[in-house]
Amino acid sequence: MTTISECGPNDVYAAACPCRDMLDLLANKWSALALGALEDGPRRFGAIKERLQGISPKVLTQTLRRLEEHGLVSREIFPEVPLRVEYSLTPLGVDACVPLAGLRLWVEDNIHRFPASA
Amino acid sequence: MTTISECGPNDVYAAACPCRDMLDLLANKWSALALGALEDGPRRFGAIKERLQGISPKVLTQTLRRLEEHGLVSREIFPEVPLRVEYSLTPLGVDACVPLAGLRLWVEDNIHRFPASA
DNA sequence: GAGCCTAGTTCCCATTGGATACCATGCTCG
DNA sequence: CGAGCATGGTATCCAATGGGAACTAGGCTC
Repeated sequence: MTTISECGPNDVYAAACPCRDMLDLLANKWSALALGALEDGPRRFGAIKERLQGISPKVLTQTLRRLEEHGLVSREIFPEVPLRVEYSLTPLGVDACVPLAGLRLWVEDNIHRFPASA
Repeated sequence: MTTISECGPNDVYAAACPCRDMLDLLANKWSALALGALEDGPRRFGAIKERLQGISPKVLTQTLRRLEEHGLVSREIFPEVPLRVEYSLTPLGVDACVPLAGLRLWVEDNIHRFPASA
C-alpha cells in the first residue's frame, strides 16, 4: 500500500494519491462550468444558476460548497436586503480555470467531429 | 428543442447543446484517465485496468464502451487464445487527450497547493 | 478433469444526481 | 397590516450512477 508521502511524483493513476480526489473534483461537468462562470469576476448565486443552464439549486449549492471546501472558490455574504452572496475564484481557482477552459473550448471546437451527437 | 445547427456557437453552457453531453463524457475521472492510458498506443483490457488503479472491471467496461460509442476509442478483438481485446485511440481520441492531459498534469503539479489534501 | 487465463457480466447496495416544492428574511405595495 | 416579491438557499423524494464482489465462458495446459 502506497502512503501519501510515498505517492511520490503525484500520480493521478495511483489510487491512494490525493490527486485522484482533485481530479474527481475538477473532472466534473458542473465544476468545470461553475469555475468558468466565475472567470470574469465574482458572481451571485442567481447569476451562476442562470449561466449554468439546467442546474438545480441543490446541485449548484453542492458544487459551489465542494469547490469552496477545496479552496478553489470563496463565498462572501453581504447581509444586505435582499441577501447577497457572492462567489469568486481564489488564486488556486483562477489557475485551475486554465486547463478547464482548455477542455471546454476543445469540446466546443470539436463537437462537430463527434459521431451521432444528435 | 434546439437542433444542432441552431445550437449556434456550440455553447457548453447551453443545456440543450450536445456539447454538454460531450463535456459530461470527458469531464469524468475515469474517462480522463482511460484516454490517457491509451496515449502511448493500443492497450489490452487488463493493462488498462492495471494502470487505472482501483477501477473495477465493470466500471472500466462501462467507461471504455461509452468512449467507443462516442468515437474516441476503438475496440478490436483478436480471437486468439486466450482472447485478446485491444483498445486504442481514434484520431478524435488522440486530439481529446491534449486538454485532458493538461488537466491531469495541472492537478499533479498543483496538488500541493490544495488545502488539507492529506 | 482441475486449474488458469482473459475479458468480461451479474447482482446487489450505497452514493450521487436531479426535479420539485418549500422556507426565511425583509422590503415594498396596496 | 397583510400580500407579494426577491434572494439564496433547504427538504424531500426518486432515479440514475458508481462501485465492490462474485461469477461466467471459451479454451488451453497440466
